[in-house]
Amino acid sequence: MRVTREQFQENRRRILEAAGRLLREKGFSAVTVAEVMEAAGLTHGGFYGHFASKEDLAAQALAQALAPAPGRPGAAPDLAGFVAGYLSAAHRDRPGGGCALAALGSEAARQPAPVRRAFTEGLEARLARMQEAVMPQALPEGDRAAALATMSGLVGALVLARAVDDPALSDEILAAARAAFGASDAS
Amino acid sequence: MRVTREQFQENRRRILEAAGRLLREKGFSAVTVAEVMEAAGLTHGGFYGHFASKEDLAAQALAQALAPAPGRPGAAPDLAGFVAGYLSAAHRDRPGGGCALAALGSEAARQPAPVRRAFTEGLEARLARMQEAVMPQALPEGDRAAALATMSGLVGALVLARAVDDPALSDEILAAARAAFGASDAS
DNA sequence: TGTACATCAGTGAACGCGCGTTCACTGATGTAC
DNA sequence: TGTACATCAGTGAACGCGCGTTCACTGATGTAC
Repeated sequence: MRVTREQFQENRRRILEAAGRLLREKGFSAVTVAEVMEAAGLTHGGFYGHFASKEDLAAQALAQALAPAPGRPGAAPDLAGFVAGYLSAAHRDRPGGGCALAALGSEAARQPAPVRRAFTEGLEARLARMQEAVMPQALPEGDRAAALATMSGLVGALVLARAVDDPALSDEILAAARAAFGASDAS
Repeated sequence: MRVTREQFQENRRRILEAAGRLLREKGFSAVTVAEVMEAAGLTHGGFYGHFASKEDLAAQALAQALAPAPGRPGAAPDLAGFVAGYLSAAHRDRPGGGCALAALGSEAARQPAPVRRAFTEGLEARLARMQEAVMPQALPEGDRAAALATMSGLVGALVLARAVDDPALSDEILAAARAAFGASDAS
């Protein structure tokens, strides 16, 4: 059942989108090729017409998940707004559409080279956006270091808030991080 | 080949120790029962005489890995020393003996209940130690929030420094986090 | 203390199952004329 | 524009392999006398 070239591209897009969501929800090793294909509305056999391997898919899906959203080009909010959204209960509870750095961070270190490459480029891209949107007036070097430290704090807080099984403690972690990283560095 | 009761306990201890190291090095899903048993000097068949399941082993090994080292009871260093050690290249490059929160953080959120319980209790224990050793004079509430935020920053920085495939960027992350979390909150 | 027997920790083969990957086939698409 | 054929995206069965778990067996330990 051959499909249109546009349909082929659309199918590929859907596979990448499903993989990006499932990877963030379940992690690299728990996601199966068949599961991704089913979520994209296809059967598993056709997978290798789109990607060379599961590893290839993971690298490309991660790169796409970490790329800046094409909808709102340079319209990043201020630091306080960004941090509030990042450290919100909604973000914590919906990892599938959230930050891939936090969802896959500790697993990414053990992934094959292409995946780590995508992770690194994604981090750099996010960092650049954070710098320009959040602290446009400060010195370049201090700026970048501050952005790195803040991003570390955000990622760590989200990782811990998700891992913990006590809801009160989870909320407490988010609140403490909001207070520490939300309004202290800027203004 | 029955063994002494002491040997049995010693074998169990070795299994837990090997599991704790391998879990931090390879993650929950990549570690196999046979691999843990081999690292402990045994064969895989005897595993279920010690633990109910792989999940049971993971929970107990994580609990042990996060428990305070019995060697030095209350002798925690100051904040600067602790942060310097935590955010060192040596810690980054030897995850097997390092902090399990950073090594397993994003994977822990998807683990079964006993594992998440162990993670949570381990975090609370580390938090208590950090508070008493590092900021003994401050107010209790602000203390705990500050400790939570600092721990988030440390965990996040270590996660990112390990995941990234660019050594210079990795060092840069550690340095930025040392500067931000090392001496600013205390003193 | 010595002996006979029951216990049981460890061994290694085997079982099921799931997953990544392959492959022969199908039938709609795209193209040459 | 219409027709014949080549292409090739998707299907679903099948293959290998690895892993968690089970089990019959072994032989040293522990215990009852």
